[in-house]
Amino acid sequence: MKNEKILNVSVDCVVFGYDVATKSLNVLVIKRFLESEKEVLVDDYVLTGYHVYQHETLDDTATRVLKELTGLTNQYKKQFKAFGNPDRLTNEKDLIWIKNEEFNTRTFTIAYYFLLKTDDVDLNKNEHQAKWFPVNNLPELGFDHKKIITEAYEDLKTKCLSEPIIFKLLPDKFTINDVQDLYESILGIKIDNRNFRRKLINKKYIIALDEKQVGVSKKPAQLYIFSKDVYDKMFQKNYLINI
Amino acid sequence: MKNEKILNVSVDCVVFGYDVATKSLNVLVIKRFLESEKEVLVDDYVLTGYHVYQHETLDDTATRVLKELTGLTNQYKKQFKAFGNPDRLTNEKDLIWIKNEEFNTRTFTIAYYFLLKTDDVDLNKNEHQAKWFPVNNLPELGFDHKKIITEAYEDLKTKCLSEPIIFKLLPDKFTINDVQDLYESILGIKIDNRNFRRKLINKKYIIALDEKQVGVSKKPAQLYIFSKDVYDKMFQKNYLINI
DNA sequence: TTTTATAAACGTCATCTTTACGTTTGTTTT
DNA sequence: AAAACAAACGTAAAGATGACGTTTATAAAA
Repeated sequence: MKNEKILNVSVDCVVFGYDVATKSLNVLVIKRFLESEKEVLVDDYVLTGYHVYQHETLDDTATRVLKELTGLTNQYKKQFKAFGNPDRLTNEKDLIWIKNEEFNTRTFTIAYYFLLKTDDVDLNKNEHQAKWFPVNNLPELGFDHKKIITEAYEDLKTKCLSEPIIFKLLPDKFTINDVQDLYESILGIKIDNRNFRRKLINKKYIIALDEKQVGVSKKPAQLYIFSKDVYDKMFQKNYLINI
Repeated sequence: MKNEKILNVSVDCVVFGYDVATKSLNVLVIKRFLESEKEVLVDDYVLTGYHVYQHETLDDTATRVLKELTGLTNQYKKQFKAFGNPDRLTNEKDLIWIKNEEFNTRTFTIAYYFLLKTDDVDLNKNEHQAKWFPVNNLPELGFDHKKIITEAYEDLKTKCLSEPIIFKLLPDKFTINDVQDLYESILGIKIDNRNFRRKLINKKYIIALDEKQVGVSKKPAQLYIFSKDVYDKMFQKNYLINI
């Protein structure tokens, strides 16, 4: 950008976590936090993000941000959009949060989302006041972070229809109904269990284990795993034109 | 980015143009150009791009870049990925092209692609030495621009299967075979004409005109238009899980 | 021990979609 | 008038989907 403003490039992360027990798709956010001379201000929630370090790729930054927030590495991640409107940090409500030197700063953010299991995250292990919120019941969010989450969610909705990323949100061993519940959570729809079940069981990469649920008070369900190996081997792009 | 390097944020544009006559999907690139004190250097081709102005959104920058290159506005555009690897401009071959002050610069680019008709572009109207190349037969490209084009193309391949963006590449009036040819060009596959034809004709938003091809030396084909109105009206997200 | 409640799992039929071909039609050129 | 040929139409089998009924296995209650 050829002008007087200072540029700032950061990565913001939308962390989606699914809780198979409560069937709820959540987003991890932190309390907005500012130490001034006089006091510590805390109000809305925001996404976690950070500046891109000098020798880092954008992917590396996203990985670092997730690790610092959750302790996790090797989670599914996707860069889905860049945000950089000139006014994106200057809603009236946000002005107090902008440090003086930042008034003259143009901030771009490359947004990523992660897919993982809420159970894998220990919220006490980090210094942020991180908290899960259901994706359909988010708190007030600072800056343009509501919009960023909404766009991440839209991308997830589309992508889960054509790629087996759904399994990144589930434990290794799952039941057919777990998968159905998750699709219903993400897409906000009801699916016929008998048809869904038939469809999934017919996939060669959904493999039945010699194992059933334990500790349930009804007929225990068959457990399955998703085999990425089988999926990759049999995978051939199907060019189904569906417009 | 909290470090000494100067930051630079630009938008690069991959302009896809389809030529219905030759059935070829092309990319518009320009000669790489540098005026030094002694001489004018020209070698490889590169994508067009420019810095993001102070009061501009990223979308505005992309629109401006396209207009400056082609004179066109209101073309289909999509932001598909940000590129920002620390080494993305410093291949050995590229070093000569980096101005002195840029050695200490970290450059991010937000990449867009456009869909339009080659016929709509008058290449003589701009100062660049712009040239169309078939997407499967690109010239040597500077920086990481080959990679950027490849990723744009991948996105287009996926997206044309689930959204009617194909019609952005065709003239308003087209034949069924035009559409088939275009899908075959983009996807690099052969499609059965009889099945494809039936499928397309059954779509309510593909509307037959009272008009046929003229000036062809065989049976002239029926002309159709795509009705965005009908498409939007009847559109309801079909949640076909196709994993 | 038997019964009951209930989620899991299986089954069926009609309809729509896709795949793989063969056939006819309409226009221009010979 | 005939030939050439792309455009356009047709058909049957296989596969996928949608809608819905039935059976089964388990834990908890009686």
